[in-house]
Amino acid sequence: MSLREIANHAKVSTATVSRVINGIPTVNRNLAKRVWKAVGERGYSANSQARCVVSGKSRLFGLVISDMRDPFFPEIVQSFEAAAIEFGCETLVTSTLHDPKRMELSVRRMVERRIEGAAVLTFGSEEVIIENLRAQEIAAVFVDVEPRRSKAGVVQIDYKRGTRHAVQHLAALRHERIGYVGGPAHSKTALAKRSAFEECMHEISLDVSSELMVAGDDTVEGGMRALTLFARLQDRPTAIVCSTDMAAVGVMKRAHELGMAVPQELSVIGFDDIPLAGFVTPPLTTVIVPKAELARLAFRALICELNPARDEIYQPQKYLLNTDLVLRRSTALACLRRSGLTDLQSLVSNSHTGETVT
Amino acid sequence: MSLREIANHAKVSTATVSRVINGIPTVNRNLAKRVWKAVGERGYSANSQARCVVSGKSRLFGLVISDMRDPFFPEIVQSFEAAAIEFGCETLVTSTLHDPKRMELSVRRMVERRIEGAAVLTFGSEEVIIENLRAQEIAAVFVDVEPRRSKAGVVQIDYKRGTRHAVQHLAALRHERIGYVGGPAHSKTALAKRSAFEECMHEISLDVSSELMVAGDDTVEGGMRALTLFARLQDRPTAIVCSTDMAAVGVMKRAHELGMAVPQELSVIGFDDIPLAGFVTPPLTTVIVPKAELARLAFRALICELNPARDEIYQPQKYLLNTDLVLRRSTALACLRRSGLTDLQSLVSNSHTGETVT
DNA sequence: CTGTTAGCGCTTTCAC
DNA sequence: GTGAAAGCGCTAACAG
Repeated sequence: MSLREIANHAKVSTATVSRVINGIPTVNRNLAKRVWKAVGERGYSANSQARCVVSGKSRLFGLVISDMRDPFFPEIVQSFEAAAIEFGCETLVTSTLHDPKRMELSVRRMVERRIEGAAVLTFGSEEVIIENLRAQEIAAVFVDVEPRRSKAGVVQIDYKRGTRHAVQHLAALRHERIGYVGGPAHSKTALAKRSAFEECMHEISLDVSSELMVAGDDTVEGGMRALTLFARLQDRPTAIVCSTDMAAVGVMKRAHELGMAVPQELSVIGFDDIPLAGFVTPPLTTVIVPKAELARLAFRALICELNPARDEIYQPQKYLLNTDLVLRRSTALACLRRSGLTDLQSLVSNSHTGETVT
Repeated sequence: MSLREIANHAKVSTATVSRVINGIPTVNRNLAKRVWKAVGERGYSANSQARCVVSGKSRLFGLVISDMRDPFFPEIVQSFEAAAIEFGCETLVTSTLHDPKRMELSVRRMVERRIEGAAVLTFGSEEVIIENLRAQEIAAVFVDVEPRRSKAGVVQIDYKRGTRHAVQHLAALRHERIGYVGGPAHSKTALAKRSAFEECMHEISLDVSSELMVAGDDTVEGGMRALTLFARLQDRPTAIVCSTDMAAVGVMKRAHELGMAVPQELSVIGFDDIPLAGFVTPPLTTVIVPKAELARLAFRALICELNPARDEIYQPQKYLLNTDLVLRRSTALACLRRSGLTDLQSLVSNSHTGETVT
């Protein structure tokens, strides 16, 4: 099942078979027909490994994520793969699990397979990856982090915009004491989201007292712990913005355990819009990160890094990904306890209908 | 950055470099040291593509799933990749999305990359995959389906065992009218699960009237539709077994909308134990399918197909994967409305504590 | 133990 | 337009 075999059976040279297979138009119609016939009969399929050796292009791309099991990623992986397929490329996915050893191994494996470039979506703990990728001078696209080097684009997510919608939505519902559950302190992504929140609060002159800012870890358990903290406060928040949906789910779960009704007594907003967000009770109002678009953008950016526009001094490309709020049922009018009204006020029904604003 | 370059710098032949890189022990210590030094200085990394061409082994495996976004798969993908890494192999993942066109393309792509074998986990709609894989005589391991051909192992999931636990658990809670929400009618997996349910019911002489058997589609929406049907019944079931957690989530969601309390008025059991199952309200009692083990098993089975024991006539290997029930909070004592007791009885609290039986 | 050499399956000049 | 031949980076005989 090699080129040679097909050549023999079609009574042509290997060069001709190669040309036919690759659709080079300067081949005699008859010869081409004979070749295709032989290919069909023998069930021949080109060996891309061999092709890669001679062409020097592997048509292979790496996709580095932190954890497949994080519901944020599956759609991204799917869409990245789809984008790659469109370009006739294959994807090598790997999870770092935040483990430096694994990261190093991942990069080494990808380098040995001669990937042409890699997209890195680890959301905080990518130092080792960046280091190794740079050492090998592999084209890369990072999400969120901005590594100053050549052949490295960056896709940034517009945390500000979505967060602003979230904060203003809460303000419109008369919330003033708004708590924030952030991600791990060391993560740049978490920092960026938190800054966005603070700025959006300042924009409309709302307080961000430090007792209302807690650092979580983007897990359900972290969200639960965060709400436990808030619940102990003298003056509790009436609404909570979370840096991830997982944290928001945890917040809601703990609220349920403590008998705090969401959204009547506590409004909750998440971030990411993972599928789970639509299934919890009540369905979670959250900030959409367009994951399919993110993946497509990352792949295209990679392609662009690889084929830089001629006649221009290289400059790492930068992309900004839009975000938006989707209204579901986890937010409602503030219960206004602080204004001296009784808890009965908390029965005020949700003011909106759960339509999607996208 | 080729072997030759390293050879020049270390003043040895390419053969020696190759031997050193591959850890062949019959090499002079000094030469080896020189080679490793050059390798380190130049940052050399072997080109596996070239290796594959000469060795004929790609160390690449395919993993065919139906949809990355189905929460059943991420852990499997992760664990399969981990198993492959242990063997120094790489994984090419692809989603069929139940689309024959995509399946054919997937197989073709994998064949061109010269995968050594593939694991197929599409749970019903694998005909095209099987056909294409067989045509190329690629070693394969299937989950659930049993394609009679050589070089094809099969991993079966013990649906019976987990389902029996589920049914008997419900029976112990005095449930007698138990509904079943199955998967798509055309799916072999769905059929196997359904048969398991029916047999388990018969084992303990419980009725499976046809009005209590509905075919869903393993989605939340399907589960919702199923409960709508059940709710219309004169004599409603007091408990429902679902063929997947997603369906169970839908059942619970619709129950919530209809004001039926789970578990007080309706007990629900799922299947798969996807992460979501632990996060819904109430947490879902479900049948565990050990996904990490499934992935490891599938990979090892693949390896075994590739290195068949000598001196034995080939026989496709068959593996059985255990299942078990995990008790959470979606089941409770039957409300016994049929016995003439009032609805107040439905407030009887859940009889167990949510411990995990694994 | 080491180097020379052939060749894996393919693409790509370069003559014809 | 087509084929002969060189060569991609590597491994594996084989000779020494």
